[in-house]
Formats: sequence, structure tokens, C-alpha cells
Amino acid sequence: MKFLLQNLKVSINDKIYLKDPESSALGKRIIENSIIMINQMGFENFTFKKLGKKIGSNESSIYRYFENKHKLLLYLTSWYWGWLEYQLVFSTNSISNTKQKLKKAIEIITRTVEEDSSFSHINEVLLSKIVVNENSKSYLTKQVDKENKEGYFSIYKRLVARITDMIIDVNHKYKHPSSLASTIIEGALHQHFLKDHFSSLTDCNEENSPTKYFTELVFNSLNNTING
Amino acid sequence: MKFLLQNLKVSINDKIYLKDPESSALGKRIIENSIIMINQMGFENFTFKKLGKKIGSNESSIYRYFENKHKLLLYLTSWYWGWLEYQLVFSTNSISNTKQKLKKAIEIITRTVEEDSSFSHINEVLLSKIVVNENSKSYLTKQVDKENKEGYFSIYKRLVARITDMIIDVNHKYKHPSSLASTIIEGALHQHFLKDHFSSLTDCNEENSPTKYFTELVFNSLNNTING
DNA sequence: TAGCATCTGATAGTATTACTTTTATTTTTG
DNA sequence: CAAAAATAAAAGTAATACTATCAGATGCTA
Repeated sequence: MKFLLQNLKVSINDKIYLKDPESSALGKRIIENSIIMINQMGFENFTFKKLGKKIGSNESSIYRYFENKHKLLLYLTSWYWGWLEYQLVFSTNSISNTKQKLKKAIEIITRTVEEDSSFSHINEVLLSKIVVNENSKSYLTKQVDKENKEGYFSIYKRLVARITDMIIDVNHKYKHPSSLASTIIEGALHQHFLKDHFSSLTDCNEENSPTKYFTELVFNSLNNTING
Repeated sequence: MKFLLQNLKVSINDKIYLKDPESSALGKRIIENSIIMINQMGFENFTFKKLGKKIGSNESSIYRYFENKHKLLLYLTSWYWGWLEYQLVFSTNSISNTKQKLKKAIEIITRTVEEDSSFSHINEVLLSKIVVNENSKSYLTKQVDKENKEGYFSIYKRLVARITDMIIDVNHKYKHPSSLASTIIEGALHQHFLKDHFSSLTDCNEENSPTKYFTELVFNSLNNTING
């Protein structure tokens, strides 16, 4: 698995960048260090000028890779969802039992990214934290419909669609498979955030994981609909 | 109900503002028109300078009410959650059946705000749209822990706590009442957003409401745990 | 290996944002 | 009516979010 992932290149809509950051050493340093900096200071306080200083390069050079920092965020979140999608597909495609398959999928989507599998220059542990804290900013904008049309969210949408299909495979009578799939994905991010900042608003902690919560939520819903 | 709400003043943590916007005509125009403008242009493009121009006042006068636009957003979202809380309490406190009570609560939390009950100078229809599009930006910041300590999110937290208690009243054995409550509230905003911008990621539309989805989700979870 | 293209870095410049400060004017209220 | 408070106007600052220009380094290619 790790071996497979090391040869993987997540393919991202090429309209998101001006020049592929994977195509050069500078591009990789931009990605590597933007992940570190956005984690440290948050997306709002992060600027290309600061990043340039950190990597010993120039603001104008970074602008040759990304139009603006919003596009960079789209790149990072797309990469994360693509990475998750690979994990999902590799881990579930050999499972024939539909319930087991969905259970595994929920586990992958909702778990905390803990080990640093050091995927090339990208630190997925830090990136997963960025996704928890910043993902919704990537689509809660006035340009969302335009950007959606251009395909900027296609990886994310494909991931939701995969979960949706797995839900349908478990219970084709269930009326809200897409809503349930999107609730798992966004809800997991939210529960992780609450765990870190609003512990009174969640039951999730070290023992009681978001995985457990969402697994029960989903299977209670799907079983009940069959039986009841 | 409408009569009651017209005499209502949502009380907001007084550290959020420098001067209470309810205390003057200018303050009310700031609130009224910021709601209109944030809806039109989105929170990122909204500035106090533009607002000043729109209300025929000066940027510097607005700064006497709010330190910055982030605080104004906290004010608006707090107001919204306070308004929802009132509706929740008024609509549910006479219901003794715990399931009926929770059902009503879910309805109030998840429904589309449609009629303009013209609460003074605040357009709740527009405000509810702002909450869908901008709410998460109010807490997905680097200052969240500091602001949480100062009580900036207390109304929101109290609302989640109310739903949590109702869930426990229905099924005291259920293991994730807080997570379920926070999932309903944030999940409802998310489903409304998807309905408007990513219709393939939700089953919610005109016929199939978020209320229906969440009502089923919650009661399937709570019933199953009792019975199974 | 000379020549050309491409990439990167440095500098400077612009418009806007997010304020702060000061001063003048208007409004309120005691 | 006078004093106090609120508001408006103007000017200033530092940072942001870029764009444009040019020079030097690197690399490939005939």
C-alpha cells in the first residue's frame, strides 16, 4: 500500500494552476512549505510574500505557479481528496461484502491521519489538518458555481459519489444516499474540529472516535430502513 | 408567536461590539445594510468602506461599532442563532412527548427560512442565507480558542446543548447525543448549501427537504439503539 | 560550444484593504 | 442654551494582492 502510494501522482485539474508544481523543484517547495505555513498561521494570514521569504524565492515566482492563494488552496484540498480516494479504492475494492465495504470506507474517510507516510514532499498529517480548518473556505465563495463548472471540485464530487454508491449497494431503498455520503465527509471534518476546539459540542475524543460515531449513524439508518 | 418575536431583543455578548448597534439609528442601518451587502457580494468582498458609502455614512463611524468585519460577522451569526433559539424554545416548551419535541426542534433547525417576518431592521431570510454561506468562517480561524473563551460562541453552544438534551430525553442510552446535535445543525447548513450549488451531492430539493432527511436520520439512530 | 529559450529572482509600481488619527460638524440631553 | 456625545470628513499608514519589467542563471539543441 505505502509502496503503491509512493508511485502515485494525484492528477489535479490543470486549470487550477498556471504551471504544474510537480514539474519542478521550486514547485514542490511551494507545495511543501505552503502546507507548513498555512498550518502555522492559518489561511487568512498566509501570503505568497511570506512563502517566498520562507523558501528563499520571490513572490513573483510563486505567482507563475498559482494565480492566487485561493487557487493554491483548491490545489491542496484537491490533492487531499485525491489521496483519500486512492486509499479508499485500494482498501475497499477487494471487499465483496457490501456492508464490510462501506464500513471500511467510513473508517478511511473519518479517521485521523496520524502516521506520516512521507508521501514525497507532501506531509499528509499537516495537510489533513488544513482540510479540517480550511476546506469549506475553498467552496464558500461567490465564484463557487463558476469554479464548479470548470471542474475544480471534481475529485471531491467523485469521492462523495463513491460513498453514495456504496450506501446504495447496502440498501437500495434508502432515500438519501447522497445526503448521507456528504454528511459523513463534511461531518467528519466538523467532528474533528469540534474535538479540538469545542469539546462540549461533540462526544468524540480519543476513545470515542468519529469513525465509531459515523459507523453507527450510517448503519442504524440503513438497517432500520430495511427492517422497519 | 410573531407578536412575541417583535418585542424580542436577542442579547449578544457585549465584547463582540464596541457600541451596541441596537442603541442608535446608525447602528441599525449598519446591521440592516451589512446583511444586504454580505449577501450580494459575499463576506470576502464586503468592506466597511463600501458599507459606509451605501448607508451615506463614514467608514470611521462604523469602526466605532465594530472593531472589524470579523466581529460584525460574529454579531450577525450570534443574532441568528439567538433568534433560532427563541423559535425553538417557544415552539417546543409546551410539548411533553419527548419524541414530538425533538421532531419539532429538528424541523425548526433544518427548515428553510422563507417568510420575511420583518423583524425590525433585520431581514432573517437574507440573514439565514449568510449563515449558510459564511457561518463556518466565523470559527475557522486562528483566534477561535481565544474567542471561545471570551464567550463569543455561547449562544450557538447553548443551542447545540438544547438539542443534545432533547436527544438524551428521547434515548438516554444513545452514546453520541452532542455529536448528533452538532451534526444536525451544521449538516443542515451544508445540505442547504449543496442544494443550491452541488445538487449531485445531496438528495435534498423542493420535495425532499433537509428536515425529512435529518428527522429520519435522527430517529433511525435513536430507535435502533433502543430496539437493537 | 555558441545560441536560444525557459526559468527564476529582484525591484518597482498600483490599487485596495484594513485600519488609526485628527479635526470639524451635528445632534442630543441635562 | 451649553456641554457632551455622536458622527462625518479627510488624511495617513502598513499590509495585501497583485502586475510589469528586466537581469541573470540554467539547460537544451543545432
